[in-house]
Amino acid sequence: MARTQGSHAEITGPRIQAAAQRLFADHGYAAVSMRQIAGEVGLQVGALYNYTPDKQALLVSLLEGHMHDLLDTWAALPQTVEPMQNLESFVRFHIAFHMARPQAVFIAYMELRNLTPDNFTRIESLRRRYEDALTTILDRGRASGDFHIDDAKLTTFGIIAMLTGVTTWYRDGGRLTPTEVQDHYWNMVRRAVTA
Amino acid sequence: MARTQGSHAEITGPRIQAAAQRLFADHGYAAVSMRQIAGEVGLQVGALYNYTPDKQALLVSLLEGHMHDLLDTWAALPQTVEPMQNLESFVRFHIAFHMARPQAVFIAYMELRNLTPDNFTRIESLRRRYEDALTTILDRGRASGDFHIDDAKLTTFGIIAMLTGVTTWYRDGGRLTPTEVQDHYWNMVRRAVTA
DNA sequence: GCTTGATCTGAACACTCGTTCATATAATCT
DNA sequence: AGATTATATGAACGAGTGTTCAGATCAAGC
Repeated sequence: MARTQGSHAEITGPRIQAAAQRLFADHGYAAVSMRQIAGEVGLQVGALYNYTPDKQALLVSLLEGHMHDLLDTWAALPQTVEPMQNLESFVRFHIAFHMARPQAVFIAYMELRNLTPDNFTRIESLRRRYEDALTTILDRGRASGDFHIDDAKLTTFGIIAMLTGVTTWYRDGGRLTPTEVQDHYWNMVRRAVTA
Repeated sequence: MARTQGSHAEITGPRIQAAAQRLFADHGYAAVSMRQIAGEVGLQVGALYNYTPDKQALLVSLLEGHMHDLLDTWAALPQTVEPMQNLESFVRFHIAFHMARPQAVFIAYMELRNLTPDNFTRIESLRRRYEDALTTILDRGRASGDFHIDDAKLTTFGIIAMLTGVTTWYRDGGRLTPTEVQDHYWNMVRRAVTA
């Protein structure tokens, strides 16, 4: 048998992913070479192909990991049926999750066009599933009379775009604490969906 | 003297810009080659360098043109001192302007990282000038008591992110007319800034 | 009709790209 | 100790990169 302990594959693999994530976020998928990624990890190019069949798979794995992380983390949170509370927890979760992973978020929103069509479809369906979670909350709140909204789908797009925008300006140690940011955005969202 | 009429430079120049804009928007700056751009226009690569010193200048020219277009078009609109009306016209303008130029908008938000530091600084200052226009409206409305907002800067980011997001889903001939889209977004923004 | 000069071609330059593979290294098992 | 095999090297492949430039093309001015 081959060695199962002492092998550095379990260390090298994640290190490659981390290096790819950082470089893709900073310079863009197309602008980053496999040699740059290898150099970052301290390997020669060829060694990367023990961990990924090609460059595209490296990107897909990052995107898919991020989207599943997003969906699973949200699904694991305790859910309320009370629409206003449910929306508030979605807003606070979305901001907190995105603030904590600026690189993954950046890649997930920027590099979709570098995916092959079938990979694009798979990632896109994961994103739609997440959007549907919010739309469902909005629909329930409208049905219960808690929310006054014209169009649940358009409101979903509006809210998510607004919240995700936090990653374009938020920096750790800035003027506002994460909780303060959540408070302000929740104020805006709450008022936007109530008359 | 050389010919000043009959020259196709005035035609070729804009055609190169248009081809670059379309290709950059579709595949990203780094993924597009000068040969692709030339091919789109029906030229050989070398001819491009009669119109741009290098690839980077092509991108900068697109970004700078877009930002000046944005600032100038807004400045040319009749302005009101009445905060609510002023904000409404900003919202409607922003949506209409961005819906009409999805490619330019996409590039302006995606390709900043492909700029050299000094080019980035120049483009970024133009963007800040635009954001300041909205912040000023919000500040005036807060001073007059028309708006109830926690933080004018954060509200600016929130509104602009929400409105710009329209380009990610809006398609000509879709379910909603441009005016309906404006109406819905204005409803959300209006409520978000009033108690 | 000849010169001028803007415009374009086609080839070349020096690199970099993603990917492959024979070979080397070293840790684990028998 | 020797065999096994996961992991890594280093060189090579063909193709594509941005940019340059001598020379061709051709419309306008004299």
